[in-house]
Amino acid sequence: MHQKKKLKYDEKDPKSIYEYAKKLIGQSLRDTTSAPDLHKDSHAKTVKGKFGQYLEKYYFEFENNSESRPDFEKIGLELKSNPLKKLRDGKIVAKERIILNIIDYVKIIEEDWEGSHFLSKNQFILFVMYLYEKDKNFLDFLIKYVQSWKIEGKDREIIKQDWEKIVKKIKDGKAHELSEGDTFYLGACRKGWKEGLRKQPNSNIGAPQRAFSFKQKYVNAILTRIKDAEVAIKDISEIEEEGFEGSILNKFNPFKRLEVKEIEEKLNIKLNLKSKNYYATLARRMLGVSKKKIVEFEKADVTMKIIRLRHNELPKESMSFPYFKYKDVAMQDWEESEFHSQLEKKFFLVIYKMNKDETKVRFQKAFFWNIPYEDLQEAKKVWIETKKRINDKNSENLPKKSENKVSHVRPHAKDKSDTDETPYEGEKIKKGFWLNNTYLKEQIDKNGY
DNA sequence: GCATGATCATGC
DNA sequence: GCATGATCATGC
Repeated sequence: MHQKKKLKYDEKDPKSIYEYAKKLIGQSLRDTTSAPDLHKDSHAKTVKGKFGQYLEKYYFEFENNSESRPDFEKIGLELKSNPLKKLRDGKIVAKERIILNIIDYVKIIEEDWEGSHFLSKNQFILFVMYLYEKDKNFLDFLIKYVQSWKIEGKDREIIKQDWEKIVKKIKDGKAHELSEGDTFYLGACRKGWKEGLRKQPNSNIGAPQRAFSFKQKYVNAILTRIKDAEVAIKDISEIEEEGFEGSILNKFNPFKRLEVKEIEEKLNIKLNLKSKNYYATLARRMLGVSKKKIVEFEKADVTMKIIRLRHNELPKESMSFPYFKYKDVAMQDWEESEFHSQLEKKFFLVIYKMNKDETKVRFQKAFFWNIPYEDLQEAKKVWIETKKRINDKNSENLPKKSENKVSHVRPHAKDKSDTDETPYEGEKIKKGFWLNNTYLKEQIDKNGY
């Protein structure tokens, strides 16, 4: 009897599968597997479908691939790889529709949507999207996106209606009349010709074989959503067990006290240290997110902020907020002000700490934070004083850090010429509200561990 | 070393 | 082209 191979991931654990799958991003099959290059001399187009097969066989090491059950059977997750292409203007789009399961005309008329074979196989998909290039060997195609996907929400309703429309046509004995134009997201596209025509129920006319597919436009819609948003929490069980806050915070545990270089190594990534968003990017990567937006934070309107502490525990910088329009402040009430609404939000603070000569930086802790009520009142004082001075034609002299323990006003502009009009004193350099670094220190000391 | 002024880098 | 988050520079 042959020995079952030990997999590099836990096939019962979605998290483990994602983590393993995500390592594909930015790499090719040649980089990530020891797949034999049997097609050295042939162009990619002659090996259609090979990418998916190789991905399953050499990366995920599937034992055997059952046609009708999801690939990661134990958790009902289907693996789908699909090609992207680059347009002349550089934009990346889906190269083609995504083919799903073949439609069994005879069996499908007995199914209902919720119990359908289609849904059981495709409602939970792990997409591996790679960049197809005409003259490249498929082993060298660059993998751009790896993301799980559920048929849910509005999409699910539309897909359900599409599915029902297709099934109704088959029930009516019109399988031979099916067309992709019948539906919106889910199409019934032709697949294969050599098989000849298939039998259909309720009619003697043979019908060409068809498969369900996500239409190209719909694949692009999926792609767009994958591009600008990614989830940190991969599985509902995490939230159930640890709570929302806990499941986010736990993601940082493995990195506590590590130096940034060590974190990069641990994550097997290489970031540009010189980039100004280096620490923010690193924080997102610790959360398992490689894109700019974090879905959970977007939905909950959580603002992530990075703070670097000096050796003496004092934040190197105060925290900036967007510049204000002098006239807005002059006219508005505190309650309707921008600064007020910004401070009402929940923050997610990621704290790094530098060594004495500031050559090394370690991740220290991360925590959710919102401003305590008393401190919001302090910020209110600063805002009201700012309003007063602008209206008193004294907008050169706005509240300094020494005037309030929580907040102050400072320039926030591109350069001296980047100005905004004051009510009475003409153009002045753009300014914004800041939270004092000394105040932040106090809050950091109180929160997290 | 700190407070404040000034500006950079990125992404939309 | 500009807003935004972040960081640098200067002067006391």
